Amino acid sequence: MLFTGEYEHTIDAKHRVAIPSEIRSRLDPSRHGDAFYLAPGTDSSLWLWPERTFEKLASTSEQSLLPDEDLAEFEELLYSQSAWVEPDKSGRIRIPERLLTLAGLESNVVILGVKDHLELRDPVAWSRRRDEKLAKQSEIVMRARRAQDRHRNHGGD
Amino acid sequence: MLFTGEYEHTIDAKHRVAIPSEIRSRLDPSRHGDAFYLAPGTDSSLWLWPERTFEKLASTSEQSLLPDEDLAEFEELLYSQSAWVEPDKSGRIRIPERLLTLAGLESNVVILGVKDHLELRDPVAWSRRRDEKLAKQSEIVMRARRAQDRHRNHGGD
DNA sequence: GGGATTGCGGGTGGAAGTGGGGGAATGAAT
DNA sequence: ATTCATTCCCCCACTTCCACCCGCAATCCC
Repeated sequence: MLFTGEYEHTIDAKHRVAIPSEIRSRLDPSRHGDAFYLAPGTDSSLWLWPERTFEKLASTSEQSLLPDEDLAEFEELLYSQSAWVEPDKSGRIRIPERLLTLAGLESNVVILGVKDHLELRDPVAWSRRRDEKLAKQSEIVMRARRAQDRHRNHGGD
Repeated sequence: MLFTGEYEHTIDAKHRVAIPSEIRSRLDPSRHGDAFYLAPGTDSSLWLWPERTFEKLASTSEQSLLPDEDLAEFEELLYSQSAWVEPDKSGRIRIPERLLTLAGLESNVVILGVKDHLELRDPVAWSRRRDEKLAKQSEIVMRARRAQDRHRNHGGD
């Protein structure tokens, strides 16, 4: 399952958002799970992960009764601020108030498909951000190429 | 089972706290056990582990009649101060008085999901701590990345 | 144009959190 | 052994909150 696209939706008074039906219909519960994890992202965004995908990513760091201090600090923040959300019968999830505040979301939201997850953002902020990104497109591509090279060299050691 | 989220609950006069029903409903007794271990954490917190998880982690540190002195000291403290707690029929656990004192808990508590365990903290202290962490977010992320690299390099030797 | 699908709003029954009474069990004292 | 005290857990009641359910409107697609 590869997420793409932009979808404009509404957050109602009960803090509910519909997950685009196009995406819902393409998700396979047996592979991705029935629910999602909603995690704080960078630059006032929320990341919405299919349950199984997020759990898989989480399981790559080891567990211990005496965890590494820096990792523990990060994990306390990340996981405590994330939320497990299960769609209701009409395909909507409820966004906890603290995450709405964190991402600066009000009654409108744009849902972006970004490869393995969805991003929730304020529509106005996003359209500005998107235009800036499009303007800097060639620079972004160049930097990404260099990053890819760095990783290749690391992995090839 | 991956723990996430923030839940505000109350400690009643009998020192009982309800475990969030969302978490209860997602726990599988045959995998995690029916009970929990409540252990003293760092920075005035209590860590609540599913029975099986705690036992498994405990068994990974090796047994010996001649243990490392520092580890032995740590373990003596950890295990002696931890408590085995079993939820009552309405999903509440009783917190021993010494642990309440240790964590500086009174009648309110925030329960945090942190990957493989839950954390109990004073709500006021936590909200301050959380805001500080959010402010330092990028720095925390950077340090966690380095920590992860350290582990990768160790494991890859 | 008309049926179907999707998104959105809102009322309501039931579940969850919380407090407290009372009985069973445990242990101490006579 | 019997009684008394104390602790603990089951059970019930109250309040709040939330997810189900329904209806409506807009859009899409034959």
